[in-house]
Amino acid sequence: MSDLWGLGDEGFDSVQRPSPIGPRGDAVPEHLLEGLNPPQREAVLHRGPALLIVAGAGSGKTRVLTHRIAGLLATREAWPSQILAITFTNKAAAEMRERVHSLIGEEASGMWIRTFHSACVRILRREAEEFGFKQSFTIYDSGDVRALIKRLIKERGADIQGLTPGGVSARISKAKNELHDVDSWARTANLENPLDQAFLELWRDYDRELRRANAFDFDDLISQTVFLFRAFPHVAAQYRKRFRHILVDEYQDTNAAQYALIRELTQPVTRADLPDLRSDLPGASLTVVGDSDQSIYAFRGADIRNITDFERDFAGARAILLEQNYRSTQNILSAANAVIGNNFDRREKRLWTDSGDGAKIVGFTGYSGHDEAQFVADEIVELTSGGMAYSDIAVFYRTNAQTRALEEVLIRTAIPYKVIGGTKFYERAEIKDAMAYLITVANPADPLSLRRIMNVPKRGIGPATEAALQAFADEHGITLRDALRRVDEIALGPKVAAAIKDLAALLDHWSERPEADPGEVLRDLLSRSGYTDQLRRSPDPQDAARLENVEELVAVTREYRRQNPGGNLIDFLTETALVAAADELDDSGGQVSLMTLHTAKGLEFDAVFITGVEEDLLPHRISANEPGGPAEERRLFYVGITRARQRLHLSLAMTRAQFGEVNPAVPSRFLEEIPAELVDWRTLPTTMRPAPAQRAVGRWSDGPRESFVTGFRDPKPLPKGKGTFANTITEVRDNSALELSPGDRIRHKDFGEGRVQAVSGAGAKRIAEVQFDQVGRKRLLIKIAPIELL
DNA sequence: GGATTGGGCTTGCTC
DNA sequence: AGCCCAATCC
Repeated sequence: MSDLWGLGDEGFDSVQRPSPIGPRGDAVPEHLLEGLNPPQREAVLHRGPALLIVAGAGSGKTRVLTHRIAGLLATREAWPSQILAITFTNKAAAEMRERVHSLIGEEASGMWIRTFHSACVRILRREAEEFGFKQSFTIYDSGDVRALIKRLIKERGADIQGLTPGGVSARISKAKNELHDVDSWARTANLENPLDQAFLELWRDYDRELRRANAFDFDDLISQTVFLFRAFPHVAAQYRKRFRHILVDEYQDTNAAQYALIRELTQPVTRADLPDLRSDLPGASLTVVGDSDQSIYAFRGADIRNITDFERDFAGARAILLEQNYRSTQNILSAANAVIGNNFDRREKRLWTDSGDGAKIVGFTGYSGHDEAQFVADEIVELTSGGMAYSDIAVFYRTNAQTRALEEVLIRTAIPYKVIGGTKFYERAEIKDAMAYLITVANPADPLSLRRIMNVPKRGIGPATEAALQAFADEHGITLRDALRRVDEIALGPKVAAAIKDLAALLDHWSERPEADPGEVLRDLLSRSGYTDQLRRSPDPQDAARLENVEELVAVTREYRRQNPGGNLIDFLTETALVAAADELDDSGGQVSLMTLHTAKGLEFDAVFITGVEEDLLPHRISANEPGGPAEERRLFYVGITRARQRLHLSLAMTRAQFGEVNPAVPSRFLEEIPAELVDWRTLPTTMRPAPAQRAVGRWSDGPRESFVTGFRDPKPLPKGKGTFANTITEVRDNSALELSPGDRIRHKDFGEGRVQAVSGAGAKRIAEVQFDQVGRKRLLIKIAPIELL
């Protein structure tokens, strides 16, 4: 992805070239149509103002998209520079670029194949000066945003009103995704409400601080681009004129701001806006690809109506349905179809394949999250000893917290793995420190990163000194960074003043050299600031690891420069700000991939494990109270299932550790939706029904499926359904009354006989530690363990 | 000014 | 169980 970022103007001049659109040139070459099924072929060939490709999972949409682009170029209907393709991740962008390249060679360079965010950054940098930003703006990540809002809340004393950084930032983000700005939001808000009033003021503060810091947050990147286009029609017109073919992948996950951006870009170009135009131009041709069954980003503002209403929205739109799946076995697809069929408000679509049933889905129920993880590890050993590569295997989970047990067991089993996303490299404190040095250099207006490093390593610049500097800056209307430079004018101790002067000189030295090699800048900053020395001298073994991480970052910057000759500091910072979790995937890694179900979208693996298929986890507890929540959770499960090519494993546990507590877990309702004959249960899920006291709370209200986890402790059998194991439910167990003490002999349904070593915990959470004669030591939650006293 | 400690909160997903 | 923050102590 060497040329994805930066300010290079490569290809932009070609806007001035005459458009090759007109009477169609040559026919699309046959090699671009080879091996395509009829709807795929049509999706490649169709020409018109708007095209919707409804692409079921694994139906070859990337192939269709790349061939469509290649076709446009090969027939000379478009120059590369007239193509804008929006993908969901940088990795997908790089892949698409490569594939188009391999189809038609050199002619492919000059296209914009980018994510929404990266395309918008590029536009904003180019036009920054036009609307009052400096080109060197930096991007605040969610951590930065929280830190800033936290400070603002404190300053206003708004915390007493119950406003939290997380809450406020989520609300601002949501509003920006809906394309509101402070003023438009204010007009719709009820300002009688003091909470809304306080929020509004915070938002105003926040935007002002961002602007002062010459920074944007993630959501700004999209919405500000839209505002820019609306405020400056002649700027918008340039891009409209340039991009004649716009293609958007994962369209089901676009939000209002992204939709508006697409709308803006596909408007006709008029001579009123661009006087040197010979005649008005129609809007760009728009192709969107998506699958409403895979819409899983509502929490980020994704609006499923963008895709469901597409044909009504864009005049002359044509829709093409791709249902043949080239990825998975029929068993996996049947399970996926059955599950998603339970979402009622969808356009019917059934995936099929002609490649055979394949292996049955494997199901497993562990006694604990650890036990479940052990199953995953055992199966991976089994699969790899059968010749499968580690890199063809993935383990999915709903929440990042589930990685702990998995990692522990994988390490013990010596299985190489990589956690994709989660606690990211760039979130480590020492990496953030190092990055803050770089940001301070690149964007001197930003006080946030300066504050972070001002006293790291220790220079004796404490809160009091910082406050004095800030006061001086406010008094003179200058930035904090400028105040550093004028430290002589502030009454401070000679030692502190000298330290500040040194720091200011170091930062200024590199700020004056914006085109320097980022790796060199970083290395010098870390060494001359004393940062590396401090870590090196520390007796703390953790600091040795931190030092390694920082050195790793230096290596990353060096590698960046190697891949992007001439790439400057701003380019590097932009790239790192916009990396997505899925970008971390490295096929050559030879490692099992661990990731959330969300991160898994768009990927595929020979063998897939979906873990924690339990109520309250999948579907997640919080989704129960959200409109459309349970349906979205089902789509998430569907996305997970359809990632698998050959083997699918579904696992759950009977107890789940959470917040350091162990709680009983209930099998997910989604399991019941899979036809029983598709699943080979190694260990059947048992239905543990909640105690009467819990019955009324937290029950799901998603259609008629309540029976499965009903709160009634009714001794009658559960209503029989087509359920997977409704008719094979083992005994309803409740050992609450069972009293165990060390020395007791017990018998366990699966582990055989053993002796109780210790009992801990109280009430429903009592745990017995048992030495079993055959299988060794186990911890059991007494309430639900299948045991009897001998 | 800086280190240590204890309490409260968290874990829902992400560009 | 871990992280963050405030209070407390040096």
